[in-house]
Amino acid sequence: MPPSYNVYEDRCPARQVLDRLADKWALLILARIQNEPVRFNQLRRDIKGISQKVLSQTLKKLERDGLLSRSVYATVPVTVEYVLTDLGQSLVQTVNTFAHWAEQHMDAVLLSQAKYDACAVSNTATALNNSI
Amino acid sequence: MPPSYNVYEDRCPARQVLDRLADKWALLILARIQNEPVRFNQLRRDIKGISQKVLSQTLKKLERDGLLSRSVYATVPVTVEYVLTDLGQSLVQTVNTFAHWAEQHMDAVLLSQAKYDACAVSNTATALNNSI
DNA sequence: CAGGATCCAAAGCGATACTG
DNA sequence: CAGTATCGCTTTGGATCCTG
Repeated sequence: MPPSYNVYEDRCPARQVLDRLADKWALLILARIQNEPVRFNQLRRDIKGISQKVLSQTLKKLERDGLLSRSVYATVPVTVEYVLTDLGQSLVQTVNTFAHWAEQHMDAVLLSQAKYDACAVSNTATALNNSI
Repeated sequence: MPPSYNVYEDRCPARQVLDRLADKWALLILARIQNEPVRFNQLRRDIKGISQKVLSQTLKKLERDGLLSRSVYATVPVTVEYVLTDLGQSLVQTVNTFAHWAEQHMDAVLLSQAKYDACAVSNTATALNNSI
């Protein structure tokens, strides 16, 4: 069933929400946190390739959006845990479906890319850059 | 059900696919095309705010990934139609679910943002920038 | 441990002009 | 109509250093 509203409109709040979630790190973070509270440096280690700066920024956005909550414990040194809120929980199923699609169909995608590049190479060199 | 593979790994192909789809324009384009063939300038008009350059780039990526196909008809002037492939069809359900979530929960998100900003304003001016 | 602040390079994007 | 090409600017992001 297609959406019942016009998400294509510039000012649509739903689109703003969508824009926010259409972020590779945000989805990975939500997926990682889903089952258990996770600490900052644990996320940093687990989500390979994310920098400390971007992790921090993304966590702050997700907290602002109400998708996860940040809890500080007065240990020494301090302990900070991130957990999904109910709102975040309501989204994580869809995120998993997304990830699952990626797993199931990545072979088809990679094959398609290879075919596309094979054709394009014979025409211009531009396609080579796309494939890198 | 959480994903059965490790999407957090840097080299995981599924993650590369996920990264590609985690793009606000890509999702909107897939959602717009789902039911019918759409022409270039029609997409340009419908998806408010997208530039011609980015639309072109994103369409090319989606075609390369095998999610949509591009058909050229030798009319004068030329007619180009974009349609979802079967692969694209298999994804669009999830995209719709995503958009649907955004519609249903955007109020909660906006409320959370307002609360977050209201607290942060009393502390620093940085939060003001985040809210704009 | 959990970040904030800063600097700098790279990517992204809009605007514009041009093509078949 | 459906794009490509180029030019600057803006934004992003990584790397590094620093703090409670």
